[in-house]
Amino acid sequence: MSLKEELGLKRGFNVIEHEAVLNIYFTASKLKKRADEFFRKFNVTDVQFNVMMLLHYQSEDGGGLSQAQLSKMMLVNRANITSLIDRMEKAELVTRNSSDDRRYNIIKMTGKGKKLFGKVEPLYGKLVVEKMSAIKKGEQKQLIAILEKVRSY
Amino acid sequence: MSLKEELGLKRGFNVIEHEAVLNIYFTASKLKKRADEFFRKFNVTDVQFNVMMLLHYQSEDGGGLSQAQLSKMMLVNRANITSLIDRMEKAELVTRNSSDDRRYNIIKMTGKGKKLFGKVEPLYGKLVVEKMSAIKKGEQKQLIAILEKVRSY
DNA sequence: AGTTAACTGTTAAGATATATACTATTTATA
DNA sequence: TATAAATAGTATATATCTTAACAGTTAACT
Repeated sequence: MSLKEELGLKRGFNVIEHEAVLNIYFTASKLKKRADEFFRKFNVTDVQFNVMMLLHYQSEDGGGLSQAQLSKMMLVNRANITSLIDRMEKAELVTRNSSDDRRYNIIKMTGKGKKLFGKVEPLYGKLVVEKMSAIKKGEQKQLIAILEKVRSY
Repeated sequence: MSLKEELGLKRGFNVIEHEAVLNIYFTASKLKKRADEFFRKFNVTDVQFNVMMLLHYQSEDGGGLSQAQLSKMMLVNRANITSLIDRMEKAELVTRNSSDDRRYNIIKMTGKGKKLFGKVEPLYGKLVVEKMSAIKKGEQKQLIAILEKVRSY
């Protein structure tokens, strides 16, 4: 089903450029919603899981990341990280630790966080692979290349 | 610049499927932010402008749309439309009107809303065209086709 | 007619996002 | 060294989004 049919749109947006932008928006929106549904079964949100993923894969020797680093990696405003980490601290998924540079906090996963991540991550990986099996490997590469151009233009 | 470089990611997400999903997310996120920046110059948010766009292009003879219709077209929960329309009513961009079926509200643009839309829409169109000129028409068609598959899978 | 089911909009609680302004700290520079 | 600039995190106000529960209206069905 085309995007227009799906949304019940009857006319307008008939310029191809608009359609491309709309497609990016709505596809991302749907993927995000499906991912969030998945994560909520484990009592985390998609954004919170994103933090855990970054702490797992992106911190040097598991040494943690600062809020500013998380902010950059997630394309999210610094201010938003504060409350996000507040909630994750409350849920005992991460801790704030002081560093040499006293402007920084170092965010690390707790044991509980690591355990949850270890359980959920492989399942999520399967979900992504399944979802993307809708298109061939070649198309995936094309998609990545095209979006890269759009994004960095 | 590749997505990984841009975000300062050092490893992980190295499976192509993950990259494709990440690319969709982040491209959409960037486009959304850029659009929102643009609209805020005119004291509307991107979501509010989306409502106006639908009221302009999608309502029968300018007869307005119900909140449920807007909800479906925007892939947004009904509950969210309530507060969205509240704010737009307050800003005098739209009005709620009663209908024969007393379950429905009919949302219409005010004169002020129409005037603003007439001013902003062509400028936004230019922005989209410019943004999408990063890729060729053929690539735009490919993009649309590929995302359509991913979305409806 | 009367009951049930479906639909619309609202409300409430909570999460995520923005911008702006502020404090504290560190770095750069005159 | 002293001042200015940059950086990190927080506080606040506002917007958007989710789910769940609820009330009123309409449609379907016995």
